[in-house]
Amino acid sequence: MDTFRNRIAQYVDAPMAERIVKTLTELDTEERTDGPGAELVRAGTRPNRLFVMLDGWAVRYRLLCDGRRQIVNFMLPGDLFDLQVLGDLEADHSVATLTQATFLCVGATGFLQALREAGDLASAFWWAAVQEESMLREHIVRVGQLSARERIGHLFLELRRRLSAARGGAVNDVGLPLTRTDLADMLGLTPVHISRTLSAMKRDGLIEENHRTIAITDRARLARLSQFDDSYLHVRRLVFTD
Amino acid sequence: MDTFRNRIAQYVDAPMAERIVKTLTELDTEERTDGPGAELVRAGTRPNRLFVMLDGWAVRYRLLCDGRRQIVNFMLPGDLFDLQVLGDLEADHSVATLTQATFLCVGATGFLQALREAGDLASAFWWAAVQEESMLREHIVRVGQLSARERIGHLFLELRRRLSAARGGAVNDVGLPLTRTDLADMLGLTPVHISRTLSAMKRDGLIEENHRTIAITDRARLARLSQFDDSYLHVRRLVFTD
DNA sequence: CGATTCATTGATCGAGATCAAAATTGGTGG
DNA sequence: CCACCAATTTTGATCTCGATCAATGAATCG
Repeated sequence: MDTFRNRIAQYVDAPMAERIVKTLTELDTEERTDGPGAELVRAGTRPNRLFVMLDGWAVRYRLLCDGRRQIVNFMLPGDLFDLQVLGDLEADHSVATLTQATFLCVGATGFLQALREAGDLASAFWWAAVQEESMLREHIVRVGQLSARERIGHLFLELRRRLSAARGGAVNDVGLPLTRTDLADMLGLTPVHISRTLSAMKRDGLIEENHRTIAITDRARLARLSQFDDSYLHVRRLVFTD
Repeated sequence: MDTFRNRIAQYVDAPMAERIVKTLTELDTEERTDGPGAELVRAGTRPNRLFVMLDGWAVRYRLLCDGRRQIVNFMLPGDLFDLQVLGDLEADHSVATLTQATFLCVGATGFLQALREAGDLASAFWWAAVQEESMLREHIVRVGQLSARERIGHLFLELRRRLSAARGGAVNDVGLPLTRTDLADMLGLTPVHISRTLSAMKRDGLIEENHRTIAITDRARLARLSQFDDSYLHVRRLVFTD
């Protein structure tokens, strides 16, 4: 639960974070741990619950009928996801774990009830949705305009920042439980090209890699080179005027 | 205001739609008409109001420092946008009109007040946010996986459906107030390639074009060919259990 | 009508895709 | 500790879709 607490502590104060965590755990929740490859949400169904990622990674992806796969985003520890479920709509994408993962399943009806009773909670969840939207827009820019090298650098920098937020302190090493194919499906490239571009980036001293962990050698340079704007994820506190 | 009423009538019943429209107009709103190229939201500022597009087109876009532009999405008549403003955050993208456009500006504080007083309104606005997110995800798939021809077809089909929703009835002709460059910046391609691909699509009898209006000749074929899933925008009614 | 913006067409180039083979890695069990 | 296996990664050769550069041809609008 620490990852989630760290996450929301970015935008609400500590007592509020505590209250949110408390409200959430007192609801009709179930903590589950699944192995890698477990499908949490299947496209076309109505999952009627939302998830809090506590540990491990998951992906939201879309499969095309000819087998192409686009990963839409990663779910990292601390992420709250499928707030869309509040509309009781069919999922248009699937979500599956990438690693062994521990997460909280929260029933939608109970969650809605809690929202209605504690209106100030709503602002925090609204914020989560806004932040996710922001990441989606950034991903569109990434895939629409950036070169292979820019895309990879840009993604690594985003992951670094998000993992720092979950951990509650800056990290510089990004442990990536991803195959080249996963990266490729995220970035709209092929695994072969991911491999080649990563090699070139290592050769140029931008990153290092060992045991599936990426170390960002020179963050400022990588950011400049990747068109990464370090401020785009809003980590300011919410000011819901009351 | 009809376009907006038609839009939300997709997911709430008529009296509710009427109430939402009434609440909105009674707020601290201003109806404005701007020429093409007017900047409604500037990246980096805090706009502290939201907009209802009544007529005309606008784009949300991001400029990179070397001049590249990625259009993130189009705002069509009936669209409510910048709900993110409720968090009082800096905009990470700009919004500008593409044509002459009429829109409603709603002050954020008044809107928040209304939300708090009429809780059932919230569900409708939540729905709008969910729908926008859904379109963003679909755009990621489009730009990440589809070929030039697929991207164009896919976008046209989405625009057709959205324009139909605003009009309150199916249309088959999509009036596009877009230059090749706009399309290119939306789809991550170059204007030259847009032009060539459009020509090929006309040659193949997929679309026709005259006076900036696209007619979709064979919708089923275009949908199949573009990997367009006609059901992805959730037009079901909200079932917020109360 | 000019003038300016936008679209088309042609020629060439290049980033990334594809296909295929070889090299690494990471278990698993003896 | 080593041998074996499957999955993943790397490397090489070649191809292609879309980019780039540049010129020509419509539109649109004072």
